[in-house]
Amino acid sequence: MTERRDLAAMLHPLVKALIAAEIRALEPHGISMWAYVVLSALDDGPVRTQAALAEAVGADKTRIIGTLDRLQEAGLITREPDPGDRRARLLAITDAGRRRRRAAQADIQEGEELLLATLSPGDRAAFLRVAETLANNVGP
Amino acid sequence: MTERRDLAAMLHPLVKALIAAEIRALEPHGISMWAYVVLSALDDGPVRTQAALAEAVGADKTRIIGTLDRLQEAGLITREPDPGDRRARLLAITDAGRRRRRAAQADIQEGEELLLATLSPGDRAAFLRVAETLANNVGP
DNA sequence: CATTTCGATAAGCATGCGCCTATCATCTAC
DNA sequence: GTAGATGATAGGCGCATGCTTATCGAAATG
Repeated sequence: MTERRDLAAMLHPLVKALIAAEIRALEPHGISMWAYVVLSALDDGPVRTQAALAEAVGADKTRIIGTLDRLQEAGLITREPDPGDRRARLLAITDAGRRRRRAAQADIQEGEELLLATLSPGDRAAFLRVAETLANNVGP
Repeated sequence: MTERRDLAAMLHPLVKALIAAEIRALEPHGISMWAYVVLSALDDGPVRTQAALAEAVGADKTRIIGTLDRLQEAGLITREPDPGDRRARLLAITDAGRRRRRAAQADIQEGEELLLATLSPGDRAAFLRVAETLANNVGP
């Protein structure tokens, strides 16, 4: 009935190319993929535990420790013990971190625009809308 | 200006979920991801060298050897020395391979339809069309 | 208070992959 | 022919990742 290729077969190369471009765009800003993902997550609001952050960004909780160390050292995030429960660390982005994240995001989206520019305005809007919808459908 | 999340951030989780679902769908058919990708590539037409196949499926040429071994052993592909250049191996899918691939693809797409079913017909069509377009834009 | 639970951290192990090298057979060019 | 290029294959190295365990400080529970 359906005459089409598999979704994964179409989207996987696309995502690989997007990620490669993203890594290239991130390099001048001196932050890694994971660092950027963490900054983005914290830009949406602070997080009470590192486990929650790891869960939110889809990473192993033992994996992001080094990333947090480097971000903190660079002054892009703060990581203070929760006064209410001193086992937990309150994670928040700093103003410098926010600026860094916004600048990096601008470069990333600039690159993505080159791809999207080939689409008709209608297709472009529909694609972004659907991508957002589907991403939310599988995530939570 | 552009008020949206990064494309990669939206599509990556989606692709991960699609691939996980694909692996699950493939299991009853007794073939791996790479085997399915190889079968799909050969279903579109035979290939003269393994290096060309590896290139086509985006894999390392030393990585697919084991996959080809198993596919050949299972009778799903043929791998014969090219009479014209006996260094090269002519790769082709067998009828059994084609049946296996078609059956697996049907299961995979059935799962994908569950996701796409939440979309309006217009959005669904636009999304598939754009995904195909973008995949072709980054691939070659 | 003593036991148990929980969060962060470090360390170890297995996996899968990209990359690089070596080997062997074959083909091509001179 | 002889030298160099090409294809398949095997093996090893390094990296990133997921998963598991151990430790330690701090809470919570009884």
